[in-house]
Amino acid sequence: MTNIKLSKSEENYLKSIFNLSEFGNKKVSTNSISKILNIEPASVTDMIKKLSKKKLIYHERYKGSSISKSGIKIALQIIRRHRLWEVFLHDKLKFKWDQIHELAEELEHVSSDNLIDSLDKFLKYPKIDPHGDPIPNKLGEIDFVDKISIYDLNINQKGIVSRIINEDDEFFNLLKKLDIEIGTEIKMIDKIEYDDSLEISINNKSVIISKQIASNIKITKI
Amino acid sequence: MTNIKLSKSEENYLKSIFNLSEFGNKKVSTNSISKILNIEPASVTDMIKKLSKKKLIYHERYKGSSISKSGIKIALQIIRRHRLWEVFLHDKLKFKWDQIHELAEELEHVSSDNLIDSLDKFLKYPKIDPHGDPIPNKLGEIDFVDKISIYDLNINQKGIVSRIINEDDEFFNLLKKLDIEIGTEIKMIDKIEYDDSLEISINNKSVIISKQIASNIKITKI
DNA sequence: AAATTATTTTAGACATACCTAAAAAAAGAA
DNA sequence: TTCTTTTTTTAGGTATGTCTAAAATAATTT
Repeated sequence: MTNIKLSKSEENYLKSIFNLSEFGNKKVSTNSISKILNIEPASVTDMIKKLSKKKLIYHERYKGSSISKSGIKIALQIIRRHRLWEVFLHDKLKFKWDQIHELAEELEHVSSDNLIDSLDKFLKYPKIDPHGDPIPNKLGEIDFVDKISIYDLNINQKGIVSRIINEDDEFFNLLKKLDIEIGTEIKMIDKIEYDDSLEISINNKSVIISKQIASNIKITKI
Repeated sequence: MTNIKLSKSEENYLKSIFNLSEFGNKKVSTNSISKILNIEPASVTDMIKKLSKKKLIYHERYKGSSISKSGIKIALQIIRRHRLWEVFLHDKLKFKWDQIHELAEELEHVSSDNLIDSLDKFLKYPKIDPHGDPIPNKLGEIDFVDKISIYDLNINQKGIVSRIINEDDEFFNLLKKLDIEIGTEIKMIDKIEYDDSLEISINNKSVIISKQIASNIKITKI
């Protein structure tokens, strides 16, 4: 395995391209990368050329980019590093949700396999990060779990909260008040058509959550 | 406190200049910085100009550099970050001596006061790093302890191992075999003039250590 | 004190990773 | 289908942090 050492920038581009490509299945436009990274399209084109030369992505002029096998492999390692640091920051250093992402963005670029594997061990090989996102293992393998919208639960059906999308702290505090966190079991009581809010039961207590809240929570059926 | 955000390079230079200046007391030559950082003197001159403009060091053409008050303050924070990460890597992730320095070199540049203070708390506010070097607190204050050479102990006098200089792992393993680590109490038994080796007692067992080993161990008298 | 050697600085280059402005190509609308 | 708009690329520029070669200064030797 020829381990090419990538710069912080290259890593950030690769990660963004991977994320935009939905696991390597979609072509990614120069513009979309530009928007996500907040970098001008012209600069994105430069970097696309660089990553293409390294065979981490494929690119056809004016037609968009797709990520290569080796690109995916590296992207998964970057994501692994990011999510493991998030677990560390959240579980060990007691950081709040809205702070861990930014810090992990920095820490993820300190790339030593040794460091990450030791961190993984120290954290007892976590499978998900504090947002419920899966953590790739050393080999880049991910435990896929079918995550559905809370709306897909039928009345009286149960699910487990498995992903919380929004990252700001206010939202986090709101969920805390509602006793909702990753792993919480919820049961659908009623769907209120009027405003798309939902009545659900958490620990046998019934609460009503707005469409806004519901759309930021994913679950797995049980 | 105007917190100027320094680049990784600027931080590395500042740290080196601080270390070479012996706590800000000595002028530092361009050449010495060049050697420590493995960067050509011409490049060092460039950076010296940059740091001078930021008032982190003072510099007189052809005469060397000295570090300013604010430079010292920042250098101490970088050293704090470095040593706290070393404690984390050694105590929590179980890294060996010869690996922690290199990794901490990278981690020290992820600079968020919040992160470092949380790490400090998580590690229970350690006073020394795994080599026995003191860790500056949040304010940059250091617990000074009088560290002397093992040779300065008179026969039958006792001391506590407080600093181990050499960083390679072979040396570390040797010390482990001898039951010597930071905090170990040793007693001088005899000084062997012939080859400058020393007979010392550790946990009531007497061993002979070579000049080479002895010169890499510092102690505090008790 | 002059000559030699060592150190430090200047001058000019280069790679990285950005930028803006303008040109080229593709996509969408009339 | 032609015109207009949007997207993408090219061309040329900038700051950072490095380099080499040569010039300036300081230190050391004779």
